[in-house]
Amino acid sequence: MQRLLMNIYRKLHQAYGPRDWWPAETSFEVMVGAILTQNTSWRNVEKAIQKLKGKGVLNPEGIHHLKKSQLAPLIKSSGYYRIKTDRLKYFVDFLFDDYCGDVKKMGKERPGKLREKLLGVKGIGPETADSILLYGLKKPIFVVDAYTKRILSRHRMISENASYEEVQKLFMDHLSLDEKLFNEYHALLVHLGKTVCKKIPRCEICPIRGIEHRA
DNA sequence: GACCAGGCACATC
DNA sequence: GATGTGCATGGT
Repeated sequence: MQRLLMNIYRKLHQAYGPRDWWPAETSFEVMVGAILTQNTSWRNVEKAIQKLKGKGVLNPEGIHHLKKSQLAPLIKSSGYYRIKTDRLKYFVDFLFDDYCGDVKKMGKERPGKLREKLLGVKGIGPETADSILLYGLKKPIFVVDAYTKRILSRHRMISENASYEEVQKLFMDHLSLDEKLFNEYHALLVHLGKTVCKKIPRCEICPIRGIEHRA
């Protein structure tokens, strides 16, 4: 399985090159983006990010001091904006309660412990927590999302209804716990999902087509 | 107008 | 533990 996973990685990397993820200027921006992009296209999230930046509030203090009624219109473009307003607030409250609003302090927490704590914050599920850990704080945690599951399931590497933890375990049990590898790998899977897989039936041009049978 | 997009919480069985 | 539903905008 390790060989298979690395073969797929190499194929994707050859085909698409480094993806340079996550597109953000700060760790905090990654975290906000991770919440805003829940079941939402990144394009819609970008608009919200730009608005937050424009108002100068894309930082812990900024979000913390905004009223919900001020925050909501800024993130409207990202959809589910009432819920996401609450979720951003819950997250920032947690950041202040446990780490004095300091992202660096949060980064010093043991990753396993922090993951548990993040999952305890309302509005943060496994994918959002892991995105915060991997892309925000550079911890070696593999992020699983809809694309990851779809691709692996189509290539018969997992069952269609595999759980999040199950898919994550597949990567983390068989690859070295390398933050850079996990970062690039997941980003490549998303790119593949957004491009080739989106244009079914065009599996014949998929860069990883066929390799699963050689493993 | 239907369908989808880098999920999650909550109710119900 | 599995399944169903609400949440909402903007692009195709």
